Amino acid sequence: MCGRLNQHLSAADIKFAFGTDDARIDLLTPNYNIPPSSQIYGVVGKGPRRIETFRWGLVPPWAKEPDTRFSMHNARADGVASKCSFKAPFRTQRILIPADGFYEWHTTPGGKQPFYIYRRDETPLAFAGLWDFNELLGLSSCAIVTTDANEFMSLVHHRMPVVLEPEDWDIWLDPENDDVVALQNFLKPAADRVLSMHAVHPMVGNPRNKSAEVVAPL
DNA sequence: CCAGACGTTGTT
DNA sequence: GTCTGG
DNA sequence: CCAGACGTTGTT
DNA sequence: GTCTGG
Repeated sequence: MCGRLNQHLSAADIKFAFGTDDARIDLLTPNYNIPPSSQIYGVVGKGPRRIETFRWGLVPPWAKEPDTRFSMHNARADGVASKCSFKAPFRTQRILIPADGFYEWHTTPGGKQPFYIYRRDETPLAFAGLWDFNELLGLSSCAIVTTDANEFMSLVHHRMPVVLEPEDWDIWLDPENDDVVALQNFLKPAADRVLSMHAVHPMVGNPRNKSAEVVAPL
């Protein structure tokens, strides 16, 4: 994980689910099939929370070009406190990335079967993320934190994104909070009952296919 | 000290 | 095989 | 993440 | 900018 998202929800949906203090009109086109390097919505700040847009794939401040070599769409939970590219963002630039769901490809000797994964309670997911800003490029970008799969997810994959529950959101988003030891304790696999999944058509593999058909159960 | 990397995924 | 584009 | 390209020249 | 490797 986690390399493909359904972030179809609107700015108004995000405002409803995350209590963002932001009534701006939609900045992005709803899309059921979003690959890395796309612009996506993120939620930042604490009282008030705000909606911002970010390139999915963190480009650090020292990168001199819009170069994909230094574009990281995932950040391992066990490395956020120590890795060069993540250490500073983990201390002061944490973000929630709202999503309707995400995709995993279950690889077997016979081939790959994509699955669509979403919350069982059908509320939006809130991924733990990190963001940074590159002044030279004028680019805000973000990464999704990953961890080991829980038992449920391990049916299809051995990694999963970190999903935060509403009671954790303020602590995660508080830019004043620099207790990295406590913060790292949030970066655990979700409880097994939180998520649900179903197989979907392989057409989701092509990110040009971005209509609702890609989430339809097979 | 300077030079060079800076990341994850999956697969073998 | 590996990189780029979506 | 997967899909698809992977290249240059000259001509319109 | 900051960390790791030499």
